[in-house]
Amino acid sequence: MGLYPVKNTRLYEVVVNRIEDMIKTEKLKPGDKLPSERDMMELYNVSRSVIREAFRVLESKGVVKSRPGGGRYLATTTDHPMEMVSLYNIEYGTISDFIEARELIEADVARLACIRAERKDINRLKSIVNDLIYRDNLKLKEYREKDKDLEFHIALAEATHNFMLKEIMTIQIQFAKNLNIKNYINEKEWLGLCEDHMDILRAVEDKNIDKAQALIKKHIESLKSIILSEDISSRN
Amino acid sequence: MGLYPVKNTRLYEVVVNRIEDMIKTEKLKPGDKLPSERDMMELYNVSRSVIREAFRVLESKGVVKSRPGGGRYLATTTDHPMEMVSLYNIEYGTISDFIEARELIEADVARLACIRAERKDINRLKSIVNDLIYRDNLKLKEYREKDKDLEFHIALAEATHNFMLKEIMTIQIQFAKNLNIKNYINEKEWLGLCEDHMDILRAVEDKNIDKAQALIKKHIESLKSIILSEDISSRN
DNA sequence: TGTTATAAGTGGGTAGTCCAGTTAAAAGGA
DNA sequence: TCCTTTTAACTGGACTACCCACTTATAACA
Repeated sequence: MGLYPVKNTRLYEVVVNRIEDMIKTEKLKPGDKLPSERDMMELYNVSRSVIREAFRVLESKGVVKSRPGGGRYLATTTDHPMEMVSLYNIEYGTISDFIEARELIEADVARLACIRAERKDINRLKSIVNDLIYRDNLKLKEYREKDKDLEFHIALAEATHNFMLKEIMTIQIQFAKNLNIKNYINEKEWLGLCEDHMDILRAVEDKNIDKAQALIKKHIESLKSIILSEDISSRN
Repeated sequence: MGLYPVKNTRLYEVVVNRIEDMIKTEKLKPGDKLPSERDMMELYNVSRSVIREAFRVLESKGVVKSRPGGGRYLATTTDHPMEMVSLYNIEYGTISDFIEARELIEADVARLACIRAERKDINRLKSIVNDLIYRDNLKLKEYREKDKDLEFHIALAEATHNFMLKEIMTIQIQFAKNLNIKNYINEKEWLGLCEDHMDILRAVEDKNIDKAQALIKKHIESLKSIILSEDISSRN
């Protein structure tokens, strides 16, 4: 018997996801009044307590504000930037801010990774890169769906042996996933970005700081120009 | 009547705080089994649903794992680094990692702030600095208690007009608060750090990038040496 | 028309129940 | 005595029904 059969999804999680989806698809907008608990329990066919649990976690994230007697309202973007912005699709500047931040931080990460990466870090990076490079089309499609390429960046941050940097990177990557940035990238471009990882890895392995930084910078520049220069509607 | 009387603390929040406090004070350690819902409702004198709501938010934060039929367990540090590490007091390297990350990021923040800060950003920074500089002892003590000095750094990040950088800074500052870093700093040292802010502000106002970066770096170096060099037990 | 009662609605919280899975203790067999 | 099996207690997941204080919109009144 498995020691970790913990994967049972709870009902409240389903409700949370549904609500967050409605925010993502802009069926709910900042400041909007949400349906009452009583209405929601009918809508989702769950008990009131499940609805309340769902709202507790949204509340603690700062996504929703509850006014006793007065209903619940979707927070505004200024109430809690991170959680909110990541739910709303692409406002002006959002992505360019994201990329700018990554450019700055990842350069530092690359430098520290060159200095501090150990054998096991390098091996982990290698296995991630190989997973993506030598794969048939079917697997590749699956990996792309799962944003498996982004793991490289987290592993790189891990190689700095600084938990804070890893945490910051994780947050950024999570943000990229929520934003569905891959929708802006076609298959060929995506493969190109994956191949960049190999070069970066080599530079880190050689402890060539300048090269690693240059490559990371180029990598993110590519990402930037792919996302920002092209017309979204003409893709995918 | 106020439009925002939202400050009613909810019971579940109290429970969440109590549990997090127990983690901070190491009455609860990673992997520990928590009391059952039934026991907890007696302990805190609230209904079972309040306990469950509290656990839902801890669960969604990754601090607690629930096993239906098997009880609840405190997560380990690896399960969700940020949330966990910030609850446990000072492990080896935690603080130095934190400071290293801040050093890197804040240098970039200072640079961008110099370039992009507008009048209103400068004014906000000024009001924060003034609040701390020209104050009687009583007020100062209160401000220190509330970590009011740290607002400067968030406002500085805000001056970059990059929401992601502000978010990252906010996370770091929140982390510093949770860690109670001020306990390692005596009053004189704290005042010194506050005064640094004034100089940094001036450099930003003058758009003197090199100076701003140098000052921020010095500021964080001071912080570092205060915290890491001294014997904790001999202070405060 | 403008104010004031009034009723409906809302989130906050409690209590009690049922269920399926886990866990540990008691019973049984070797 | 030791190991297996059965049983009973416990645990989290979920539901239902109820009460409260506060908000809000409606209706009654001046």
